[in-house]
Amino acid sequence: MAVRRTAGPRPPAEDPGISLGVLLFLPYRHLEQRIIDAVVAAGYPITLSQARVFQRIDPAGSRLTTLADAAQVTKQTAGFLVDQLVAQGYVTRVVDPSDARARLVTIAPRGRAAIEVAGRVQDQIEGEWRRHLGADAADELRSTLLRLREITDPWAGPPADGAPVESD
Amino acid sequence: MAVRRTAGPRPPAEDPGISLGVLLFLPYRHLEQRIIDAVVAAGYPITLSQARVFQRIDPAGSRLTTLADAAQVTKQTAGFLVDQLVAQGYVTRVVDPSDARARLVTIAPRGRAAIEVAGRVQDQIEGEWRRHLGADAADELRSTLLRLREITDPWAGPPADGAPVESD
DNA sequence: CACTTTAGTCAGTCTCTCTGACTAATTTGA
DNA sequence: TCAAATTAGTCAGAGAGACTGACTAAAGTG
Repeated sequence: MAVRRTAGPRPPAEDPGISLGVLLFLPYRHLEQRIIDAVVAAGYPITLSQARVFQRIDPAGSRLTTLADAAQVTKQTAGFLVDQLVAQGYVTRVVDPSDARARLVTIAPRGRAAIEVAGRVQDQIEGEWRRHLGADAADELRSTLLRLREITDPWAGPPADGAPVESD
Repeated sequence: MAVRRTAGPRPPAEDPGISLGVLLFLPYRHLEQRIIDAVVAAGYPITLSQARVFQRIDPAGSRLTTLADAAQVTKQTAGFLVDQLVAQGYVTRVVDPSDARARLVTIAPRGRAAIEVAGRVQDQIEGEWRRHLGADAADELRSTLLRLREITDPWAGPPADGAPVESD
């Protein structure tokens, strides 16, 4: 966990002692919370845990185990959350034509509608950030974070699982 | 929640469709997990939830309500976690001399020892990041995140506008 | 001194997450 | 070829953590 070493009341914004961990976490939480709030307000109730799995679903469909790895939860937990997403109509499970043991979690129309709302809010927030930081700094932030991902994210991206077929 | 819009198989590392939210979250989680792992391995067992409250404790002591606000949990949850930190010897509760209703959660010697370990691991990880990104990009990342904090952290900025301060 | 606010606790519930054990399909290799 | 090992996913049970609501006690307010 990120560590704070300065004493006394809240340090000013330019405090060099604030940890990178907290600095990464603050905008993340801000973005996440605003998007969830907007999606829920638009009539698509979803919890943080559900959303953290949902956002990892590849548009072409993802296997449960893949989702579990990406979201860093057990497959049981991922299954529990996907069950809820299915019950709420955001996703469907289809058999994987290439492997009868597996099924692909795919995004349903209602899920796509929720993503639409989330995307608009996300664009708006990123626009606010860009206006605050300036276009150059915003571009640099993204490219630096992409490079940071190379050494902090063991998971390289969703595999292509093949053409989905309806199952339940 | 952050949204991903690109379809198809494994996107390349420079995939422009990966959201800033995820890009912020990945290194954060990496840092947090490695620090926790190291602290636990050093003989200071602590959970993620406990650590998220613990790291918000001001060296001069913090009230439960302040901690709850900072960690964005209810005061009941904060109290539950502080009870555990007390039981494990990381913190103590002392009466607040200025208000008999309140008590200050203060860091005990064992808590300071755990912070010591966390600080060393944090420095090491930030060093790895700096070597990977280069010193210029690493400096720029920190300064950009500090500026981003101005508009994403309700507790950042001038302490004049009612920013919460310990022991008010 | 009543009234309101603030700090914190108690009780109960629900969500999330885990471990362990299991079924079924696929892959491996002797 | 087919038994063994691996992989995808489910079922069952338990624990941690987070919430709401109701409460006590101390402080501030007019």
